[in-house]
Amino acid sequence: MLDLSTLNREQLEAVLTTQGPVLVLAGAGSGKTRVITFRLAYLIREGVRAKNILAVTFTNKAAFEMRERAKALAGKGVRGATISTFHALGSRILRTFPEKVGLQKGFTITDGGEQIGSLRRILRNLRIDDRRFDAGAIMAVISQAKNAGMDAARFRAAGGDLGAHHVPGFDADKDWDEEYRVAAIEAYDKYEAMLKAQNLVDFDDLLLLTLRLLQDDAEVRGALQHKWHYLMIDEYQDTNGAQLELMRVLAGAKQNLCAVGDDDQSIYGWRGADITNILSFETHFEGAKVIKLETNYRSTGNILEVANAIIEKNTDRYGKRLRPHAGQGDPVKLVAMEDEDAEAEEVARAVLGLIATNTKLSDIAVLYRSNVQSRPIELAFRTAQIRYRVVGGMDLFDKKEIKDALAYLKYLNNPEDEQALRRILNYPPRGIGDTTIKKIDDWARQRHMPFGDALKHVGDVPGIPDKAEDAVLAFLELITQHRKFLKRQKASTVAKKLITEVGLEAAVFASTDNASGAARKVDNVREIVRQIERYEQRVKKTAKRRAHEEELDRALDVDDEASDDDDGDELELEELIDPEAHASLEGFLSDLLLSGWEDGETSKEDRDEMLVLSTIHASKGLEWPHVFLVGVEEELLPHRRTLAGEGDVAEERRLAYVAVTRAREQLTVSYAKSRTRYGKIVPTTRSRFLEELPEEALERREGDMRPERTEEEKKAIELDWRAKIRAQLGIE
DNA sequence: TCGTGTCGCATTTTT
DNA sequence: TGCGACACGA
Repeated sequence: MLDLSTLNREQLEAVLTTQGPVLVLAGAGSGKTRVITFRLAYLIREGVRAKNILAVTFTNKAAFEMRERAKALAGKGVRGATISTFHALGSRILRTFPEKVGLQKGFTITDGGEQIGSLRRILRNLRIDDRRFDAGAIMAVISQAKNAGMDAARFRAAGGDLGAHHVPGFDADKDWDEEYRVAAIEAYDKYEAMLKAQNLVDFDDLLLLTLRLLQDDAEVRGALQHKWHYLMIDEYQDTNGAQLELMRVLAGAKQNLCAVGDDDQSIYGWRGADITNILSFETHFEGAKVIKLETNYRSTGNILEVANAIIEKNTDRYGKRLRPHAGQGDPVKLVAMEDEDAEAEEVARAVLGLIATNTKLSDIAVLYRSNVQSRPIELAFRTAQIRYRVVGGMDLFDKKEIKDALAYLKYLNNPEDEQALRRILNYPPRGIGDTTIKKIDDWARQRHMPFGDALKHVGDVPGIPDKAEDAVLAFLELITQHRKFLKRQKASTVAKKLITEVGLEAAVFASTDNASGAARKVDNVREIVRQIERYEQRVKKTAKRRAHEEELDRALDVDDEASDDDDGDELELEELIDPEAHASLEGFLSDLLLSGWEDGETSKEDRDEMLVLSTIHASKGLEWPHVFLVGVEEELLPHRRTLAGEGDVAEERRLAYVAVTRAREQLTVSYAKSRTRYGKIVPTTRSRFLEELPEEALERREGDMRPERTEEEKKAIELDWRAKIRAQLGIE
């Protein structure tokens, strides 16, 4: 039930301020989620109709949690509120009006990896040397432009200038020269044309195209402004330019917009998030009220002292100081170890100690800056037989075998999808080589014909060997046949059939020499089919539930529409609520790309007995009683690339702040005095963030009391190690 | 056309 | 060190 007396004064103010623009600056552990869900429930209790509320988050998990928790507070009244991620919202709006932005019904979403390959091809066609111009870097620029709300035309008009936006991957001063600009402008144009021709959108388009639709189409804009009277945005510090504009347009004249976030936890600047969105909230939304939540209900006093000390060195922030609600607690441990293996072993030892005092493994986490750092920890944990799971890390969609399997499904679903087609045309190898593809490609370009159509005419293309021609035709026939199957059979069945037919599993198996790795990869491929099955069940269940609810409403005579105003005018907005009437391959692909992998393998019980290893980024929003933060060294945190001038050291500081504030009771920060990097042992320097911590909150351990080593000493140590290794290997 | 070797190069990744 | 991209030979 909704009991407002359980909120503190600031929280209550945030919940009760329902009119006009509000920014809730929620420090780490200050009860942010409670405020959001209470506010949502409060609006409904005050008689606001759920369907007039829009709440956006960044992750599906956050959206799901918000819905569940609000439901617990306000009951079924929450039903009908739009609670969605930015991207899913964009996807729904675009799927409702695809033709208005030049898309066709059933467009598909491409994911990261495919785009770079296409861009490389575009660069080649533009006769831009794709060696000198890194396709990945240009892709990053295009993405940043989209994130900033610039389409290709505007990017060109701006002369390829992203303004203040930081571009990861290269040094703006050094690399972003005139030639690069010209290349990026041309590439952006062609890239857009390529997507459109294939009826594709990328993730950024889900925001950008939606924004453009709302800006250009008064009818749609009016309808949506009319539908949503109350807007809420979570993790506001992570929004980019396109998202800001999107919300600004949706807020319309009413300006009933509540943004919740923490400028000190802005750690996605490298990905296009614009911290000035939160810092300039009062400029963007006139008359905005700013409410700070500074009471921390999560961590002990000592942990907060460390956190405050780290973040206070940053300028350009609203300025908050976390106040402890709990007691002072144990001191924060600062541990120096010889190298990363010693550090890992030390963590393992400490974990065993915690287990001995009945600490649950799920109450412990090990956090680090970059994924590679998990390796030594994993080894130590395996030796110590500590069960763990690695979160974050390599995206499943980045794995080759998964991309291959998905490409088959994508091409099956969308015949225009040339990216997918090229990926699978000769994989598994079926005798269609690069030369053949090149010939068809050239032939197609002469005729301004899409590559996919040209395939059908391989017989007319000169110089194609009979064998290759037959292979192409057989491939096309196979796909056509399975497209037909799709009309009468379940997607999962057809997918399974196709994957077997082309021998994908066998190819995956054969391409890996390590047996367990091969098994894992094959299992990844099978998992795709399982995911489709799961999706089909989910859709069935939802349909059933919805039918049940409708029946219930009819029986109770709750007529939602009777007293209704003319929502939506002439525009059909119903689809916005649920675009998926039945399970389809299209629905699955869209779902999968927007919501990610559903992990059915590890059960909840299993998770309870596993310790989490995570990057700091992936740990945001989570908390554990015991946290180990490892590798707090210069060049790791802050990261080397940042120090090289590509990023923002302030963001690294925020990262350290996020890491520290994940801990509830005990925090152990450690660093190694030397570390193997790219196969070489190098001496390290402990992080600058450790230099100004309040001594009274700390407990130092091991040889870290000694003064920092001089350069000479470091050199001597390195020489010594080299000698040792040479001796070990028995070389001169 | 496909398999093997060598070279070069290494963040973070909500969607 | 360890993986992926590319070049070359069978």
